[in-house]
Amino acid sequence: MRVSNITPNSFTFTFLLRCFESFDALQCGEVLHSEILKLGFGSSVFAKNTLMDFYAKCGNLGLARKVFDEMPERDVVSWNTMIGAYTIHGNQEYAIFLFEAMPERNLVSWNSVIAGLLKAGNMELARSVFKRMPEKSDVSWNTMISGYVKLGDVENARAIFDEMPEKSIISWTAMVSGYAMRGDLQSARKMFDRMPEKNVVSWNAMIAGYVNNHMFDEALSVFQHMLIDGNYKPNQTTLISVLSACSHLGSQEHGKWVDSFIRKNKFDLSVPLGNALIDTFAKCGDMENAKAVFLRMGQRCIITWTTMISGLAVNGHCREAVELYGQMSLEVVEPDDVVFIAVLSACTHGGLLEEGKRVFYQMVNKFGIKPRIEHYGCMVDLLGRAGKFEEALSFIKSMHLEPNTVIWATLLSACKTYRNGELLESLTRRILEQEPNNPSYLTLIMNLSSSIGRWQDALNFRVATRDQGIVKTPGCSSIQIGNNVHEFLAKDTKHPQRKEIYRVLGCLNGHLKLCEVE
DNA sequence: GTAGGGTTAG
Repeated sequence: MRVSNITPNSFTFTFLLRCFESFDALQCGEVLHSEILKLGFGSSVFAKNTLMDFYAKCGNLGLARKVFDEMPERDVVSWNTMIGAYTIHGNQEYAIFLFEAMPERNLVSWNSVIAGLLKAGNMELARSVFKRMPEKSDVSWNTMISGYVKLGDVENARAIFDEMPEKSIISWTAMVSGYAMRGDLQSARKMFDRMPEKNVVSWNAMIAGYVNNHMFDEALSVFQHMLIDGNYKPNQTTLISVLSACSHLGSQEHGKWVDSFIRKNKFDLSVPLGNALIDTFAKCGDMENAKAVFLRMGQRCIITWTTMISGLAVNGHCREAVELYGQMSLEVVEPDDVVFIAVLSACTHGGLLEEGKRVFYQMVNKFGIKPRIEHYGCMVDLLGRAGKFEEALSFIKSMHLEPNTVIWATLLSACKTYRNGELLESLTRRILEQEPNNPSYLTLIMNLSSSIGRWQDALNFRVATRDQGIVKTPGCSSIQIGNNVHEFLAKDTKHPQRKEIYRVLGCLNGHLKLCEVE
């Protein structure tokens, strides 16, 4: 461990602990701990505080508490660190207990305990502790504001904000995201525009606010204003939000722009940033650039693999997606339930029945992941599309979850290809029992009935749904060409170039029919 | 050079 003759001191260790913290390297921490004890640095309160914080941030409250209990003497930071640890892990009772037991308190102690109370949803007590404070700092006020905001109580947040004598950037930003969280983008924008000064985080809050409320054009426009202003430098968070907007808009141009921005400004391609970039390119159908980013990334996490696998799947590279899963198994990445949804849906889209069965088996038996209804859905889809109705039905019987309507509707869709009228009837009955008024299912049943020649059934359904006033929310797709985003609905008649579009669609359909025959 | 407040990807 030691490579030089210089003896490490307590600062060396605390610094190392800080470094390990970012990697969640609990084991390294334990090695360091024993080293600290051996060398006799354990007596320093400073070193112990850092160690305690390290254990807490690694999620091991027990070890943190052990260090705290065994300390021969403690300062106020030791107490605050332990209170903070309990707060982060939602262990509010212990936090309060320590707070009451402290020999002396400073502002941080009060603020931590208030933050914890708000996190636990205990507004009454938080407010009364806040009132009891001998003196307040801006952090105390901001803790109250952000606490209320996180609970979705913007009115009380605003009341504290208005009462606050000297508001800081943080107070304003908290209010911006508070209004945004509630979907009130007008008030959020008003706050944002009225801010006496801004920083990157405030811009980020505004951009993320628009993105979270699906106002992607507005998000990009705020980002543009930020660049035009020239006083602020976007950071990783900014770019991740902007990329999220790009991916929802399918805006390849913006995605490429962010990619080159990252290169030009020598941004570190961090895991979350790389993930967002991959997602954007994949949603734009640009798998070449997605792959390039994937390969450029120095580190990857499970989200990276999931994004890449599902990107390949939705763009039709289903085999490649399954192969990538194989590659993932070779690395030290622990798969989770979400990545298996991506892999299984790749199998479904590609009709890869055997691979799908194998992957499902591995998920359950090798990785011990309990299937969710989505996993079951993929398997039913896979079996149904392969025409294995018997197997699908017995698979559904073997599920440890109650089959929902989605499962039945998935199987139902498969009846179209195989013209299985009998199954269609029994599935229809089941679905209508469970969800008689869901317009999506009614439309599905109607279309299926007519597609296999049961015109009378289809007609009956249409009349029944119309009489009941059931209207299906139309699905909408969009594409960006140049700077314009074009939106399309089913049977759309509004687009200026509709004639050409329908002509091309007709052509495509013809080609597809030919493929089917072959 | 240890503790508390605003922004982030499947």
